[in-house]
Amino acid sequence: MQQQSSLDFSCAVRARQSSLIQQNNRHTLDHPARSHPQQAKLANPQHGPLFPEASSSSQPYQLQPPPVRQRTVLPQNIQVALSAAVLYQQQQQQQQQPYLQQAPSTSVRHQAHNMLGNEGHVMDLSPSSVTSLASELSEYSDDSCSKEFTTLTTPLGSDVPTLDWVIYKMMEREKTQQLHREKIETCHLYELPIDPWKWTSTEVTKWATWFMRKTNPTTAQDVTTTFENSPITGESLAHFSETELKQYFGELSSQAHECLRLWLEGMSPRGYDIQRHLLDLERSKQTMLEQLIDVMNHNDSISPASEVENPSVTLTPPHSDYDVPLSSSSDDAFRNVIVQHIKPEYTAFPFSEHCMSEYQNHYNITPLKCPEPPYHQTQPDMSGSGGIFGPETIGPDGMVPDNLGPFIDKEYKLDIESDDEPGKLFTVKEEIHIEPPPIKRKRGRPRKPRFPKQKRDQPILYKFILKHLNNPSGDSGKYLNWVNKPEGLFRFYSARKDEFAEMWGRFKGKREHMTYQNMARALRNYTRGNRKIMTSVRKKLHYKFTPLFIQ
DNA sequence: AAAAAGGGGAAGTGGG
DNA sequence: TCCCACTTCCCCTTTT
Repeated sequence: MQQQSSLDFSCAVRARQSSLIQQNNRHTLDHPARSHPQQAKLANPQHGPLFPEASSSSQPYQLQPPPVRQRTVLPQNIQVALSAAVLYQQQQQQQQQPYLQQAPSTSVRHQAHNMLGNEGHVMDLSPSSVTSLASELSEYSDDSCSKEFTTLTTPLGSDVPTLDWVIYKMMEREKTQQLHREKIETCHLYELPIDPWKWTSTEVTKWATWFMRKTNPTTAQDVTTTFENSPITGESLAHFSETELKQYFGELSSQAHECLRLWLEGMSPRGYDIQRHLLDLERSKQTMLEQLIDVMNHNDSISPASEVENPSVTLTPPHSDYDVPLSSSSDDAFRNVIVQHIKPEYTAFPFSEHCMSEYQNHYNITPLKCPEPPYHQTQPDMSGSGGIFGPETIGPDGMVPDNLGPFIDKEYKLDIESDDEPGKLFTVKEEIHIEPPPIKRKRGRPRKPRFPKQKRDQPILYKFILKHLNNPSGDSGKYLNWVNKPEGLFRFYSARKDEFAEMWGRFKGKREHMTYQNMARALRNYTRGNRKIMTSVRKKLHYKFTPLFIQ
């Protein structure tokens, strides 16, 4: 009965949603394209049209929070959530479901009706109404939109000033999603690689023209010409600061920079997001391997693999609890798989050379070292594999897939009969040859392996500075440079010092507004303490490393 | 003289 | 809970 009701409810929601979509076409942020209807006609007169005709949807890249008490247009998903709640309630009442103990309060229902009946405009609501509404929605609607709404609202409790704020946050989120869709569509339409780092100068010109067409079509041609006269690659473009973009985009450099930043987000192995992702993977890997070694060392009464005659093997991940015993047969098989499959990656850093050097430069983490296993095992040919998280597992967009597991990049077979279904063979990954390894064990229970504490992987300011100082081929030279390297003396450039501080803030993560002043404060701390990393230089914008720390 | 930068105390933050 | 490596704020001093 309840299932049927849910089904009807879903249909009702969908029907309501489709009607709202039409209604909601009015719900939009400022649409510059509408004020520039001539933009679709723009083309490069010299080289023919750069683009196919496209209805580019133009949106500003930065949303402004709504003024307090301003009436705001209701986003579609909130509308759906609200209508879902109302419809569901009505349906429940009609069917008089016995399990429905409590209907949504009249006031909430009334509010929802008010909102929906007013062409999508939200009336000002008191904080308690917002919270109450969110609570009702979560209770009476299983729609994910209402859950999102609730998530946004409830942590703030009664501090929510108006519903407008919540809607603003949702619009922001929608905006991000929309930008992503826009990017994909544009790349597809104009045959641009997803990763801006890979763009050729022609592709950069295409992107710039597309951007101008959607923001200020009247000057799009000028920008196209500028890019054609001084072509730059995607890689160069990615390095450009907002100021540098001015020579190309003029007043729109800020928007262009923001747009580019969004397009670059998560792209290229050089992106810090990727670095962080790789770091997370490395952490997971280490945890996993610690557990594996635990399991392998734990079972000191390992029977030779030849004893595995009637195994009911399930290749489950190792249990984290050291004291949970595995059956000797399953542990044995598991050990063989692990040693053959994991060991090569365990001693070798799993990323490409480029990634590895970037990674190490950023995080100062060296590859893990694993003690040799207590027995010998033929190793599968891993040449060209690249390891568990090898380069080939990094997608063409430079991202590492989320669903990577430790056993995914090679197939192997382990034909063992199932207990439940005799005769049925398990087929798992990579063929392994279980040979009884010569085992020489110490007496007594093996010690739980102790791993040296992982080095602190938090970004370190002086290392970040050193990296840039020692990278004169890149763009670093415009922010700071060595004045006297043997003495460790370096300086920041006044015009760019704040940019460098921002870079540091971004690199550190979650620091959007790092200033030179703050960074300099941190640098001053280096002149004190036990290990003096820097010595004081009483000269403007000059700092000095102590000899030990000069690379 | 004014602005910019340096200096440093103190409290706070976030991750390990 | 503690420690580290900052970060933030603030106020005073020094340099340009």
